Amino acid sequence: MTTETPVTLDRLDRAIVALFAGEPRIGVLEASRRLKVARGTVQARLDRLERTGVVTGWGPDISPEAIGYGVTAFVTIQIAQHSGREALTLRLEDIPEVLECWTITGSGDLWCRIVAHSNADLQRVIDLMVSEDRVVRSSTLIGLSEAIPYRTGPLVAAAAPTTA
Amino acid sequence: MTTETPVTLDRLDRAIVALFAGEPRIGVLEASRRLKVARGTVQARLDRLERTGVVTGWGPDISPEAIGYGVTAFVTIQIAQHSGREALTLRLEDIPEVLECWTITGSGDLWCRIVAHSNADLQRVIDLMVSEDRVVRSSTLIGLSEAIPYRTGPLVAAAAPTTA
DNA sequence: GACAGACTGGACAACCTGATCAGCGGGCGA
DNA sequence: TCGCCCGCTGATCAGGTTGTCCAGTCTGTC
Repeated sequence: MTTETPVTLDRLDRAIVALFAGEPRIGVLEASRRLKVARGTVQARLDRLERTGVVTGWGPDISPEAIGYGVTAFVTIQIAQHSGREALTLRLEDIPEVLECWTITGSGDLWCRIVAHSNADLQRVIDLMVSEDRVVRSSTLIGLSEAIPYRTGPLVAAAAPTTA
Repeated sequence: MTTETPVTLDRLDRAIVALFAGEPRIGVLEASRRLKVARGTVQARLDRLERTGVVTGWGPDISPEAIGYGVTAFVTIQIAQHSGREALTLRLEDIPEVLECWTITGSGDLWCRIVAHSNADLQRVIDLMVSEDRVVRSSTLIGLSEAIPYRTGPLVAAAAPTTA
């Protein structure tokens, strides 16, 4: 089930990722000093990490909550058999409050993460999403608290397949 | 249901966020040129965005898939009433494959996003998670394809509460 | 009408980046 | 075992960028 050819990260790669994850504004030079390697090495590693798709971006992380979207919910949508999931996805893309969407196991099901200003506003967003014939059923779970905020640090640290 | 006091982003804030989201390595000076404002302005805005928690980080975005975790799954865990959800969360934190965890509506339920090397490996991860008395039941949905990758761009663009 | 806050445009020194180089060493195949 | 390839080192260079000031101007508010 694994896709592509996985990249193997060595100790230095992981240290670089961890370092930049902790202090993103650090800069290549300072990183090389901390890690006690040549600046060119850090640069080369970062280039490789981006080229191989391990690092997909350096964009600012936005907190929806901070800009007024304090409610997070998870919506599972069941679609009428074989009806255009594509089309529905395109519609969902047009809804800004839909932050993420996966197709999942089950007959034509979609899973989405959405945000809203309030519980009342959540209703509006959900209505937007499911107001279509192809949507057979939908169920919503409201996120109460983020027990473990999204992270990849531990995963990277653990990604030591063969050697150290 | 909204929390804290939401920050209002004006046109310039949104332009800055959008610009850096698209080209993170751009730098403050270049951004100020593109946006036709003084460099100090961009700097001040970015400072404010970070101070107010709108921008929570600039860390490298890691692709779990690229480092061999090609399977994503969503696990809902039901806990025995009132038994230590805290304790379970602490345990989940120790599992690197658990990328994210929320408490959700429902009697003591947790929702987690996890990754694994393969479907077989997924079983291992789930076993790690649910091997505890307090876990009454768990259900797993496997993510097949990322129809809409996580995004906040449209949300930021839409966050124009009052004025433009 | 005065004030606080924000933006501008400019200046400065210090620093960092991207690019390049020769030299060195380990790992690998011949 | 030898030789090659590749990656790391430490260094240089010019150019650009950052952090940090400043005075002047503008706008909305009390």
